Amino acid sequence: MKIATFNINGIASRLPNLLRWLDESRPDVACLQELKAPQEKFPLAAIEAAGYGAIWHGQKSWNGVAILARGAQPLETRRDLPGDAQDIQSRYIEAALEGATVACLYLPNGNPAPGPKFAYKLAWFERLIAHASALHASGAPVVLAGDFNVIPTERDVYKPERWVDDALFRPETRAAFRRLLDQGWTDALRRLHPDERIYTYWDYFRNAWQRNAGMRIDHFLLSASAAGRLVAADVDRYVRAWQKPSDHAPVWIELSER
DNA sequence: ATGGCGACCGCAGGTCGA
Repeated sequence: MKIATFNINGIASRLPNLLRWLDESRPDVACLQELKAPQEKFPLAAIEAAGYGAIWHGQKSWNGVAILARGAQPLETRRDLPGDAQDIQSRYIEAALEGATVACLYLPNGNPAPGPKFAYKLAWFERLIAHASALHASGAPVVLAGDFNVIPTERDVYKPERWVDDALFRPETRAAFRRLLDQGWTDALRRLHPDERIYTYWDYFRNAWQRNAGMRIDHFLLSASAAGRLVAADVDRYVRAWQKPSDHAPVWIELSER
């Protein structure tokens, strides 16, 4: 089972690229973030014509997440992260697929830090850690996929000294990610590529793509029973070089059949 | 250190992302 995650930065303006990527990369499951579209503007007909069933949680202007499944309809198990009934931002959706739980998440950016946006990021992170603990405790295969807005270590960014005060790299952010991992999750890309320079995001500015001035912020975290099935993982970097690209590239993993 | 680009809404330019 090939599972992908892709922050598309606007499904309306990215639809041609999304459809081309689905056709070329052919993931069985695709987690999308930053739809930037209200619920009723999701292009379901085009997604279905491409052979995918979908669930999604839209929001006007910002955020928005979706889970696509090739030749199947994802069974939605959640469309919000528990723990704050006042939180109306569409940043989480979860589905059951072929015996596994797939969570598609878009963790808040948190800049500028410190400030209320950074506080929201850390609070959201705590809710994720609490829910992830419950998911992991079930023992079933679980995949946490998405844009975590976390640079986990110094080798995950082109120039770490420039990012030390940024919400994606601050000590509090890295510590929260470490606490999440310490529940027993496996960082899939790092497990298979421990020493490689891997980036999933390149700024639109300053010729970041041409200079390979990127960062690794889109992640797959696997529960123990899912990690045991991990056979491949990579970044579809070629998508970042297309016309009208997202600033993120798709990331994917392959899990062996049970 | 700043501003750069791209997308949003909606019709100008403010806001957001990372």
